[in-house]
Amino acid sequence: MEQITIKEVAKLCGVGVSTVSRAINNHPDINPETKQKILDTIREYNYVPNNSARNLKRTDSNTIAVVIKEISNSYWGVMLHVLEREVRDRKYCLVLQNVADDEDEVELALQLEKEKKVKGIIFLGGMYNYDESRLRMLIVPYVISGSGKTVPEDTGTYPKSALVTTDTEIESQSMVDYLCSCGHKRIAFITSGDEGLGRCHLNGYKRSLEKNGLEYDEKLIIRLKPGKRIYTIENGYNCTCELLKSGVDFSCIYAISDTLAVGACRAVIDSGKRVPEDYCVAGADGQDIAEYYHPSITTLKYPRVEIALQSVRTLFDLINRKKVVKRQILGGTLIERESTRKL
Amino acid sequence: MEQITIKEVAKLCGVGVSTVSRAINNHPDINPETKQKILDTIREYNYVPNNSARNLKRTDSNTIAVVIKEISNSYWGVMLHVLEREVRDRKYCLVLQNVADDEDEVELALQLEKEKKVKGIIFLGGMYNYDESRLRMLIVPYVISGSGKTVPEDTGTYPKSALVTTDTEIESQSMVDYLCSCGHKRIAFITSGDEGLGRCHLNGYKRSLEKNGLEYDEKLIIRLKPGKRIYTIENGYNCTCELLKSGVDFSCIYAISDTLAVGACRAVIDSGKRVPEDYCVAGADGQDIAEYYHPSITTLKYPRVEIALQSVRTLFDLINRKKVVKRQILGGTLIERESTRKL
DNA sequence: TTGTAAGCGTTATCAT
DNA sequence: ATGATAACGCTTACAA
Repeated sequence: MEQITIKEVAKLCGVGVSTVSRAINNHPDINPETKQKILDTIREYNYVPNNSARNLKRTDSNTIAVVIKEISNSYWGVMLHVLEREVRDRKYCLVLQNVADDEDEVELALQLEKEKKVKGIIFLGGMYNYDESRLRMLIVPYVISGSGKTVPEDTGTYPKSALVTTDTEIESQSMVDYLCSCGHKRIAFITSGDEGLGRCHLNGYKRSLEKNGLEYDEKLIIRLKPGKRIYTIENGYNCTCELLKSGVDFSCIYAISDTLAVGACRAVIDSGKRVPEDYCVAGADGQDIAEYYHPSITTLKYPRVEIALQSVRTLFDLINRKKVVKRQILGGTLIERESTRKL
Repeated sequence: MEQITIKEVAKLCGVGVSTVSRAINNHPDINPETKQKILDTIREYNYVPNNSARNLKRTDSNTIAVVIKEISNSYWGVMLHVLEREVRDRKYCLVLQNVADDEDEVELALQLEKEKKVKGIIFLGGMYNYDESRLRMLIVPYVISGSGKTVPEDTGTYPKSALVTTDTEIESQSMVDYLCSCGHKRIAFITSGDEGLGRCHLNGYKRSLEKNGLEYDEKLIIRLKPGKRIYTIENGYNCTCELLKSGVDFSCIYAISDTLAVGACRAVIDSGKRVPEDYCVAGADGQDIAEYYHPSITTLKYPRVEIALQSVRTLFDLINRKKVVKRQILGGTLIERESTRKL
């Protein structure tokens, strides 16, 4: 079974290749009968146009790329779903590009641009320590979504990029503020040890302590080793177990993701203590599980669907050379649930 | 900032295009100095080869495609992670193709084959009601992984496809057997309303009831509407709430995914009842949350990592024309946890 | 309405 | 070791 080409279809139908091309691409100037015959033949012989050849020739490809830092993270679930739907509604294709922990998202994006002639790119996750000079080499418009702190300024006539995200530092600060307001003086903090997201969260944590006149104690900070799959329940569980065993004094645990918080809750429960009576637990990011866990978990609900929606809209605005808001910072919502209480 | 081509690089360096090509592709027959100079120029001008042109010319592309039914499902998380790593270790690239609920995975695979010249395909999810004649049109080897019931027989000299999965029907049957052995006579069943996976689970459920001499009652069956995002906690929660309100008599709920089971647990808890004292709950698929939920949830642990690993291995065996086991059915493990008890 | 032919940016086969 | 040049499969002027 060999790959059949447009030439052979043309021969089969006794027409020229351009006629076949016209049939495929719904050009108007073609005899309906000829077109039908060609389409039938295509179906019969299972001809599929070679997209490499198409892309080589075409200037546009109607493809949007989503570049995701660690796609296996359950956090992206809904967002992916929304992006997929929105892009399809606009009759575009979506290609997903995973970025492993040790890969550079900008380099991958640069590749994609050439390779797939994508019309636009959405970055999901990462984008904290990117090389701006490399990023500027991107010709197509892009949106940094649900992560990152900033985008490069525009230099050309049209805006080329935008940021749609939450402000991690401020959000985390507000959570710690809340926990302080509950009367906690010693808040254990489970964060990522990297210099990107983890650093932002930590800054928020520190700022809040300072504001609330509390002392910062390095012993309360648990830094998850950067490496693959940080945001797992298991990780939250294990480090909380160690924390509990260590004998360090604290009354509350704040984890920067809900999955980590779930692990923390279970670790507390398994140690024979109760949440929130013995230890309070708070998470962040607002995944479903925080709402349905028992006890339900106090969290910062990030507007993930909104971010996804707005990212797509903004990207298409960029593509269509409309004016856009360069930096959209969407606020999260602190949701008090059963896992925390006033002391 | 225009896209620079190989021709311009050649001109810039005062060499022919083939020399540049040799430099890029690490061909041996090139003067190291020339090569260095070319590489420097490439770096300076940020030249990225056009992959469409490359793929057009090349016969191989070193790309593996993973075609996933509903990528937003958290179930795929680890598997995606493993696949990504394994494929990278073998110096191949991975492209992810989402299949929406209303799309046909085989058609998309056919497209991918042409478009990206992929060397092999792994199907994740779906593949229950595929059109075998279309599937046979795939030229590259493929593995149906973690889903599906069967693969087409081989016709050529070399095997072209394989199946690596669990037997849903048998697994579900064993879970219901277990629940019966606990003394449950009326087991509510939350399943997917589709004719694929949902049907397999239901068959297992029915078979078990029959075997255990219990009556099948349609009122106990909750069929989730096919449509997007079936396996959400929220879905499990909502339908359990309705079930509880309906007044139908039952002592146990079995849901075909752990996320659904989590929702069921919370619904029971919110109704003022306890798990497992008032209602037992069992899930299936073995996601982390089942282990860490409170109460932890009895489930069927599918060997997801094993399936992913074995799928990659098998795919590369197919690619390298080695003999493979056509149908690898890996068994799940029933894990008794806190959410069920003997009556 | 249709066919012919010139690219698109590569790689590979020849010569040199 | 290097440079022309012919594909690769398609789209699109341009001609007919």
